[in-house]
Amino acid sequence: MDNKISGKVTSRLTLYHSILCEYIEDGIELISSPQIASRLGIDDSQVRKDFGLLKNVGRCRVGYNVKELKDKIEKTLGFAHQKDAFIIGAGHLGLALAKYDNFSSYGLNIIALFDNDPYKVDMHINNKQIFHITKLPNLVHRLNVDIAILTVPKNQAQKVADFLVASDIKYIWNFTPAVLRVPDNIKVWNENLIASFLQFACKDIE
Amino acid sequence: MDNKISGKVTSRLTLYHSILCEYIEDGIELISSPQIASRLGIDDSQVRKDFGLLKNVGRCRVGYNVKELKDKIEKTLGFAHQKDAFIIGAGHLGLALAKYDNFSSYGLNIIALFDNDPYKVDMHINNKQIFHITKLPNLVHRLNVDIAILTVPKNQAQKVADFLVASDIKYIWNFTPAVLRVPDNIKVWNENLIASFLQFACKDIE
DNA sequence: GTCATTTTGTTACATTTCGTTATATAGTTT
DNA sequence: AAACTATATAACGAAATGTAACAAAATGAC
Repeated sequence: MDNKISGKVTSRLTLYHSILCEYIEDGIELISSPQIASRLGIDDSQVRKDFGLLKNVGRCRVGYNVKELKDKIEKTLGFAHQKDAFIIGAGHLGLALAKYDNFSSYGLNIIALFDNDPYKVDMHINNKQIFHITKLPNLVHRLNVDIAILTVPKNQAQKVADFLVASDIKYIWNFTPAVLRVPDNIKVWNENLIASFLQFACKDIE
Repeated sequence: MDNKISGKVTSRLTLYHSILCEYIEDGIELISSPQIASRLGIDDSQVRKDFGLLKNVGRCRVGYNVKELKDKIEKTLGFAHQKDAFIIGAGHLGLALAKYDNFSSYGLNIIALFDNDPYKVDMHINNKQIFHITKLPNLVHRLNVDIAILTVPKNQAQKVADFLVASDIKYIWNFTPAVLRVPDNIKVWNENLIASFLQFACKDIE
């Protein structure tokens, strides 16, 4: 990506996007920054500032064209640039992510799942096949996939990560609580649910 | 919470904690900031600075006592202060979270699950019962639970959230992509997987 | 046509946060 | 005692955050 957008802005952009989708469903064509701001409980000038990162699409005294704005957000966040990924671990979390249809509209294509449980192999979930983990290296190369979504139990995480690296996976979206050791050229993105909960809990509860 | 700790620090503290757990499993009693830093690929003085938020427990030229440090992190992040919660939606994601044993050791007790599917009612997952959603208001009051983890499909999210609010739930950990409308006195914490993926994708891929 | 109003787009600003660097201190080892 | 390693704290500059301010533009009222 050429333009570097911070995490907080990215997060807000997805929220704007979600609101825009609602407006489209309701057949509303225009939206203003104060409307969005009050919906999210934030400052309206912040909304406009965020939109400044896209392209100027608003019209004074009128607001923004909902569809146009939605397109700009999608383009900026790269929804169009589809990326293929495998889910490693067909437990509940893996299956939940596989069923999460939304991903594909945001640029993430789940191609298949992998597990070491022979009972699960060859099952299909949401039109995606579950393969035995031993099939991974072959499919990585044949389908040219370099993103893995890791949803195995914690105590297997490192072992599986090593296998992913050996299979030429380059990016790991890590849903396990394990702190993975990987070579420098492999990128790991930790989905830290515990930390997320603690922020939630510490900030707001008691 | 009296001490306000930023999200990034909280996140790092959980990573330190995870590493400390490894050391305990391996029976190692001492750890130094450079060790932790190199494990995570960050600066060692940052590690010490983070630890400064706890209490000074390190000994020069020796390092930190692993167990002591782990306790301090747990106390600071409030692991000891157990919080009870219900999971709303017994789909794959709800079940995955219910099976996620780690939560309880980090202060989050999942008490039960709720769903509107009669077929799922009365099943148990990880010793937690699935109740019909109509039982929620009663159980909220009887068990004094005010945290709900929302894992229902997006198109039901708002309707269910309204029901949670009417049932006296005060905190909602929202795993759906919906932007919820709730009264001011209700706290919502959005687990924005899409935004998380986009940060991952934008920063590192291509 | 004029004027008031609303909304955008941009700039400015004050605050906070971030991660590193630097420094002094303390404990271990040789 | 000297050298080394590790901690604790202060200082620093860079970056990011959210808010406020303001001019320009476009609409609608009169």
